[in-house]
Amino acid sequence: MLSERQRLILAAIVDDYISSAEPVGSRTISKRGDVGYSPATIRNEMADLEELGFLEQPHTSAGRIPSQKGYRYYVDHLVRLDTLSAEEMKRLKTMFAEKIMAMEQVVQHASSVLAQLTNYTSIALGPEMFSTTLRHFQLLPLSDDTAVAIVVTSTGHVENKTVSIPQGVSREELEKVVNILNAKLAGIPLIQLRSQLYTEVGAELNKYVSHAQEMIGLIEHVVGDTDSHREVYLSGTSNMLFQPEFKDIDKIKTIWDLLEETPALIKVIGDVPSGIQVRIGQENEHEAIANCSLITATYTLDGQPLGTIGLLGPTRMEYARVLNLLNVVSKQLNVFLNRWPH
Amino acid sequence: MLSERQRLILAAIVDDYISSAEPVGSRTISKRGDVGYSPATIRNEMADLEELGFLEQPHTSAGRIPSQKGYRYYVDHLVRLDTLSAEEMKRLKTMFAEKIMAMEQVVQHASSVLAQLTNYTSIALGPEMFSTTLRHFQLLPLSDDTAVAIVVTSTGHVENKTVSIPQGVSREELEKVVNILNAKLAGIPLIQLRSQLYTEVGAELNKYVSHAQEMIGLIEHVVGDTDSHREVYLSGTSNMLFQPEFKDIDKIKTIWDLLEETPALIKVIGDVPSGIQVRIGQENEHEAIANCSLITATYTLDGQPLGTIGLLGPTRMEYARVLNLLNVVSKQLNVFLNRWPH
DNA sequence: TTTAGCACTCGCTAGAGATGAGTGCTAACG
DNA sequence: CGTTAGCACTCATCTCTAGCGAGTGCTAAA
Repeated sequence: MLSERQRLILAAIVDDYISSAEPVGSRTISKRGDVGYSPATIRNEMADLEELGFLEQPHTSAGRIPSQKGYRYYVDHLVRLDTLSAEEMKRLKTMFAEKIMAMEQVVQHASSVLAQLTNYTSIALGPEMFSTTLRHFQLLPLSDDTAVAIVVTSTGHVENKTVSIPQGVSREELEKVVNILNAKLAGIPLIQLRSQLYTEVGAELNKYVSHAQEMIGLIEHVVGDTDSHREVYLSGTSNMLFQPEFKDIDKIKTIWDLLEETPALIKVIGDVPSGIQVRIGQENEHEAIANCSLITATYTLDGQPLGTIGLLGPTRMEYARVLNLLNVVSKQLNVFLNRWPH
Repeated sequence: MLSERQRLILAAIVDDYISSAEPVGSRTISKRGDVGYSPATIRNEMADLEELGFLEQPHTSAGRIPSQKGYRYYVDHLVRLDTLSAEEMKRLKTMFAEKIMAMEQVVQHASSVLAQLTNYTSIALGPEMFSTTLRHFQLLPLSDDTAVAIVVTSTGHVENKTVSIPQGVSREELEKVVNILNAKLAGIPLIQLRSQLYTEVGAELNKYVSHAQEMIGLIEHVVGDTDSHREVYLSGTSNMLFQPEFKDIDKIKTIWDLLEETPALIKVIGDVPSGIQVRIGQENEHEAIANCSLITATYTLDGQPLGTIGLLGPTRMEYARVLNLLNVVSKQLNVFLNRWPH
C-alpha cells in the first residue's frame, strides 16, 4: 500500500525520532545518507504519510513524529532485525553460564540484565501453574498453635505461609497429614491441587486424622491461592524517570502505581499470546501505559508456555534492539530451561 | 542558651516551613496566634537566630529556612509529642489485630502502613541473626544432581536456595545429612551456625556420610551467607517523587540507586543505635541521603534488639507526627513480638 | 517528477518592566 | 529599654514583547 519511497522515509523518520525524541524535519531526513531526495520532495511524502495516519504534527511549524499506526507499521514491516553487539552477546553469555540457579532465578536474572542493557523497565512473570507441579509439602510447627507451611514446586519455587493449627491436633497427626498429602498430591499440577484436595485427599484425611475439615481448610488456604504461586520481577524501574516523555512526574505516578500493584501487573503481562509480542500505546489494556510500549517474549517448557519476560518503555522505543535482545534471550532461556531437570 | 522567645520563634518557623516548604517571613510568624510580636521584633530575633546558625536565608530578600542545626534543636528541644489522630490509631489497631502472620510479615506490614500514613518512604530491616535461631533444615531433591535447601528460622522466616549435589551422594545419605544437621543445629543462633558446622557437625558427618567435605561446603553456602538472612522491606518509594525538594529528577536518582542496592541500605538502616533515632541531613552516613532525614525505631525480642523500622523523607519532615507514629508502632511491635512463640 | 525559492507559522528564548514578599535600619513610642 | 512603625532597598518571579529559527505548504521552474 505504501510506495517504496514512502516506506524508506517513514523508516528514516521513526529511526530518527527514536534516537532524538524530537520532531523530525524534512531537512534532517534529506541530510541522512540513505534517502537521496531534497527536503521538498520529502515534505510532500510526509504530507501524504500524515494524511494516511502514519505521522503526526505536534504543531504547524514543527517536524513530524510517528503516530501509533506509524510505529505499528514500522514494527510490522520496516524494522531490521540484525545481530547483537559484541558487548551484549558477552553479557548474555555470561548470564547463562552461571549454573546453580532455580528456574525462577534464571528468569529474574535475565530480566535484570535486559533492563540494564536497554535502560528500560523490565517485567518478568515467573513460571505458570499449568505445567508446574507440586514437588513437596511440609508443615513445620513453630509453637503449639502455629506452623510454617512450605510448598515446593517442580520449578524449584519455594513458598511459605504461617498458619494456625486447630486446637487439639497433635504433632503426630500433623505428620500424618503431611505424609498423606505428599503421597496423594506430589506430581499434581498446581492448578488441580484444590480439586484433588477435596476428592482424593479429603476421604483419606477423614479416615485417619481428627479435625480433618479444619485441616483441609488450612491446606486449601496455603495451596489454593492461585495467584501467589506466580511471582513478578521488576527491574530498572528508575530507568523510566529518564525518558524525556516522562519528565513530567505526574505521568510517572500512574505508571508507578501500576508497577507496585502486582495483580494488575500480572494481568497486563500475563495476558499476552506466546512468542514475541509488541503492544504499542493504546494497544495495551491498561490505560496507565497508554503511552508506553510493552514488548514481551514467552518462555516455554516442553512446548508449554510457562511465563513471560518483557520490557516497558515509551512508545518511542528502540524496537529493533529490544526485539533482537528478547529474541536471543527467550531462545536461550528455552534451551536452558528444557535442559533443567523436570 | 536560647531565650524563651527565640525558642518560640524557632519552633514557629520550623513548623511553618515543614508544612509549607517555602521560606518563612517575619510577617507570617507574626500573624500566627501563638507569637504575639510584631514583624519587626521577630525580624530582629531571626537575624540573631541566623547568626547562631539555626536559620538560613536562601537569598537576601527571602524568608528564613531552618538549617540542619535548626532542625536538630527542634527535634531535641522543641518538638511536641502529642497523641495520634483517631484515624491513625484505627489503622494501627487493625494492623495488629490480624493474627496469623510470621514475624517478618508483621514488620513488613507495619512498615507499609507507616509509609501510607506518612507519605514518606519506609525502610524496614527484618530480624537479626543474633537472637534468631535455626528451627529446621531441609534438603529436597529436585533431580539427581540438584536439590532445594530450605532453612526455617525461629522467627518464621523461610529461606531457600537451589544447590547442586555432589556426584555419588545417594538420597539416603542426603536424608542422613539432614537428620544430623537438625539434631545438632536446631536451636543454634544463626550467627553461630558456620562455626558449629565445622566443629560439632563436621566430625559426625565424616563418620556417617561419603563426600562429607563437599556436603559441608554446600551447607555452608546455604547457611553461612549472613546477610541473606536479613530482609529489607521498602514501601512508598514513589512518595519521594512528590516532595517539592526532589522535583529535580536527578536528585531522586541517587536516592533511588541507594534504595535498589540492598547491602548499602542494610548498612544505612542497620547501623543505628536502639530506641528511636533521628538522623538529619548530613548526619546520615551515606551521602545520597545528605538532604534527607531518616527516623528509625528498633524492635526487640526479650530485650535484644532484633531489627529496625524507619521512615525516610526530606530534612523538612513532619518530625512530630513521625516520632509519635514510630513510638506507638515500635512499642506495639515489641508487645506483639514478645507474645510470639519463640 | 523533482527541486529551488519564498512567504508564512509558531514555539522558544532573552530581555525589560512591573510586582510583591521580605529584609535591615532608624527613629519614635510606652 | 524593649518594642514597633515606617521606609528604603533587594531580588526572585511573573508578564509582556520582539526576534529568532526550524519547519511547513505552495508555486513555479528545471
